[in-house]
Amino acid sequence: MGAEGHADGTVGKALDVLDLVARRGGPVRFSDLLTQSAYPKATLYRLLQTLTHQGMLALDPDTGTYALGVRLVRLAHAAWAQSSLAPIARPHLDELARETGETIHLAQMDLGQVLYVDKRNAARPVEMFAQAGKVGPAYCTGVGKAMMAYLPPDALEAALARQSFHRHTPHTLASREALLAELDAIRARGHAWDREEHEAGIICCAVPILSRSGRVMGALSVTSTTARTTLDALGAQAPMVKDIAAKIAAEAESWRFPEQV
Amino acid sequence: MGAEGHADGTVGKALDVLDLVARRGGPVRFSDLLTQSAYPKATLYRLLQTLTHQGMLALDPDTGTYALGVRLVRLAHAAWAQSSLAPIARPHLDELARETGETIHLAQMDLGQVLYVDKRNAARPVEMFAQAGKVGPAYCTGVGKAMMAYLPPDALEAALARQSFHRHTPHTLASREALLAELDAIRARGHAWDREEHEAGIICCAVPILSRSGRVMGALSVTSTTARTTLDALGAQAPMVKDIAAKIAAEAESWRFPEQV
DNA sequence: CCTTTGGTTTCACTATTTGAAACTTAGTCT
DNA sequence: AGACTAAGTTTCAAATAGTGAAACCAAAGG
Repeated sequence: MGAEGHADGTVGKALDVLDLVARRGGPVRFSDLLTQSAYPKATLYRLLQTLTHQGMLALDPDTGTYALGVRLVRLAHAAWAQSSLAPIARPHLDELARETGETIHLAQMDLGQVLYVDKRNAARPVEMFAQAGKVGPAYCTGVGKAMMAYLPPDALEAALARQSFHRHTPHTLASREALLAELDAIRARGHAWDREEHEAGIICCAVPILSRSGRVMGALSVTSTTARTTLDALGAQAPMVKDIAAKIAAEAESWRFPEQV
Repeated sequence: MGAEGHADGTVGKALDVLDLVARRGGPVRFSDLLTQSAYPKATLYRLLQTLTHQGMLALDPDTGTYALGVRLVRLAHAAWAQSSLAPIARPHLDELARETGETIHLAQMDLGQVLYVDKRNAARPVEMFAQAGKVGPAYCTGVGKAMMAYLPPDALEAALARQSFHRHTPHTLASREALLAELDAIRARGHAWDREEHEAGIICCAVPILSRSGRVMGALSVTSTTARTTLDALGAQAPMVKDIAAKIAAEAESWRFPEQV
């Protein structure tokens, strides 16, 4: 069993393999994948063949290695443009970065993990897709907690089940109970803190991006360092962050039906 | 069967459905997909459920519509970073755009179609992923012909079989024979023209990006308008374009093995 | 209250997937 | 050379997972 868990059907397995190739960050040989995949040789082989035949992977005939295929690149683009908040949020992130001068993160929930879909870096100015796309833990990041706080019960349960609760720093909330209490506090307060829970010296203030019906669409955060500022100072910007989150939510919702009958 | 053709196994069908959602460019209702998919109700339903469960699609509970999921966004990052030439080519495209002042396209072959993976626009300066990702026909674009000219026989055959040969303009090469003759000419010349074959008034000069072993990795083109320049003037830049294509190829090949035993 | 439309579930039938094992190549060592 | 070894590919009967017509449910409309 890979770290993944429940792979329903052949499709699930195939997608597992895709992920496996993606995670490697470069061309992989068959035997390499074999050691990591828990699938028997023949099965893995057939899955790779199918994915390659479908254009989701590409087999480099010179080196005998697999890499992500062009069809995936195409789908990927569509996903980025349609599904993520990034294209809508872009100008707002720019504004927020300008106003605060701090690092801005835009994240979405991905099966219990946090997926950063866009970012503005305080130091290096305009960086985009290449910098985004990273994933991180949910239980010890501002955006992760902000989103979890507003998840419906079943989704929250699913997310909780996938948290590893590793104590990154002395401040990490490393238990289910501590986290649940924190989520209550976040709902009461309206925004989430990261009090050096993931990395020492790094603090942030995060707000969820909610649809009109209350569904969690993503989260937005302003990150800084203890060397440069304090929680209170960051908190003073919370209203502005919340305001921008609301704008993003509104635009995302109105954009959801470009043309319909 | 569906318009797609050979869908091998369940995985193929699931990917078909993914494409279907992607092609719509926005949230789709179940019944919408049903009319387009050729799969029976129950089958489609199950495929959608699997894909949703896997995070490749997302079902918006408010509207009952499907959209591309976050997992795909995550894969997007990996695909963009690893598989496409884009990250390697970026600085070179910038340079080429600066030198020529024209629109630059970087494309790869995707099952008989051309996938634009990056672009520099003459008018609006820096645009990235959001602008790239489009697909287009191969038989009537400079990059498409440049790549086809260097495809091995079987791949060329497969690509040809997928061309629609629609006569977009009076100059379009709208037959297999005309195209094959053109491909010979391209090999002799070393670069491809687009003589207003796709859109009236649009011309371009394209070169293939070839690996050391001669495999087609992609193509690079400089596009302009008849109003602004002539084929001859564009042709004068061919050596520079070819030079940059060679640089990209070289870097792509040396970057193929970041760390290996 | 009856009908339609859009979505979900059932279930017997079948086709696909499975994976241990056998088989190829293509090196490597003696 | 011949004898190992490692990496990749193929086979085939057994088992599983996928299929889809049809029944079902729920909400909207008349």
